[in-house]
Amino acid sequence: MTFLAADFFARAAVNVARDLLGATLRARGTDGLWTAGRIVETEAYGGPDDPASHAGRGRTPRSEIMFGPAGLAYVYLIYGVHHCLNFVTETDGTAGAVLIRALEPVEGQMVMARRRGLDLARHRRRDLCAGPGKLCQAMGIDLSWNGTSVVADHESESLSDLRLLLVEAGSAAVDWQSGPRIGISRAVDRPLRFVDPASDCLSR
DNA sequence: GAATCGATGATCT
DNA sequence: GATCATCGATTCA
Repeated sequence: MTFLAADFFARAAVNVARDLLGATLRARGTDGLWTAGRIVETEAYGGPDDPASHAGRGRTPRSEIMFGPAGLAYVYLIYGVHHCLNFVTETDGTAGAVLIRALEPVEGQMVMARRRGLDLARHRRRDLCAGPGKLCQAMGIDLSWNGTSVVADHESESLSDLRLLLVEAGSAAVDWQSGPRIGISRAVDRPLRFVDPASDCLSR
């Protein structure tokens, strides 16, 4: 089992977004419970050259983390209700991030269903993580996860903080497709959304 | 199945 | 005070 390291994330967001398809995201929530899912949908966001990005108007208190070291989790709240999980990309000083939009659940589906308030007997597996807000709720990720590293030396981390985020490399290359990003009003024409078209767990 | 619409809060102007 | 990288409930079919 190979976990993705800092050099994987320290590249252009477009490439990281594409290569993340097929990788497996694992999270241990503050309740100590593990969930995992295969990444099937991502979006790339850039720096000041990308008006749809939170870093599109330069450094602000919120976007500052996007200019920081690669491999950090950037979590924010959207529409006052939903959390979105991103991974910081690019090198220190250059802004970039990849939004994780959808997962195929592979572990802890009962935990996911409970966190989502769903009954697995009545709902489909794709209802668990098919959307950025849904996957955060299913994995127990909220604003307090902002700044958590996915590439840290987890051996040496404090046991007092249970939260843990890992990305396991995919076993095979994914036959991906790209298209326009979802839910944005600027730079709508850029094909920076990446999906695994073979998955039945995509958003929308 | 598709279309519509309201909720709700952090962030920035 | 406006914006927003969303979701679920509701409605119509």
